[in-house]
Amino acid sequence: MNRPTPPPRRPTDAELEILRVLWDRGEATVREVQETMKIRRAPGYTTVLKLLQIMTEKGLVERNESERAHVYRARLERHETEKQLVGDLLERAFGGSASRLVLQALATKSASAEEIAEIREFLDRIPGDKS
Amino acid sequence: MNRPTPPPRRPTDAELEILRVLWDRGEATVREVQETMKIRRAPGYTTVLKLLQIMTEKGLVERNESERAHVYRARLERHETEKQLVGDLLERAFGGSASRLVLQALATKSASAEEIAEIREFLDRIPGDKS
DNA sequence: GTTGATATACGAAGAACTTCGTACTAATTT
DNA sequence: AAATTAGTACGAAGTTCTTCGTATATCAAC
Repeated sequence: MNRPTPPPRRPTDAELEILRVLWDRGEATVREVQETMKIRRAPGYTTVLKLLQIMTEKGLVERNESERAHVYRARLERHETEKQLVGDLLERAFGGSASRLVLQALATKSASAEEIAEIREFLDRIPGDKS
Repeated sequence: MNRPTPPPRRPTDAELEILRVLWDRGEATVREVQETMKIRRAPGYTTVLKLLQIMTEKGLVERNESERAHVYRARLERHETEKQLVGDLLERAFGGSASRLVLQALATKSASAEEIAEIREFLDRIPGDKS
């Protein structure tokens, strides 16, 4: 009674949590990941292990098994995944309008002066958009 | 063996799909929603009905039952939900840095000249950030 | 070498999502 | 009024996510 589910376009919440640790540290063992996760209710050791195993199957991370404690790394750069997530939200909620997303983001949380300057710079560098 | 799940911070994919229809139309019956959903594989009528029933329970939508075909409306404005979604992504993936999200969004999909002008205006209107 | 600590592997359970079938009810048509 | 049409309600199935317990292997230390 069910349709097949298409492959997910984005990492899940728990996966993203782990990826952030890996991006910060470069690489890490299960224990290091688990101890670094500082979300309110950090999951137990075997939970993190299981997640990393699944993420390995999915190709989200890769692991070095040469040591007894396997060492994990993110397969995609932080930048790549962020792009994926933003693109996904852009389509799902904003109908592809980047500016609406941007304005919403700026309204949601105020940026610092430096950040604003950075954004201005970026806008200036956008190739003279036609029409 | 399971921890209780905290209340979700955002509508699900299917729910968002439906909300977008409701925002566009203002209000709609199940059939209208179902026929308007133009995603690749639009779900069947009873699926949309079920989702709308669940969304009613969750408080995402409200319905007018005075007619035989109930009429649904979104409880939150599009703007509010977008804010929620952006805020969620901001925290989950960007550690609260709005500028990084903004730059990523701009890099993901180029904005038109008008949109860029709009963003500049917004930046100008941000209260003189100190320091 | 037995014990204790620490690692991976695996299975399973509960929740949430999405899907749709079936049952039932109300209106409309013939 | 019987039959067709169009609606809601409800239950259940299949999938994914997240969680953790238990089993098992490995290394170190006594």
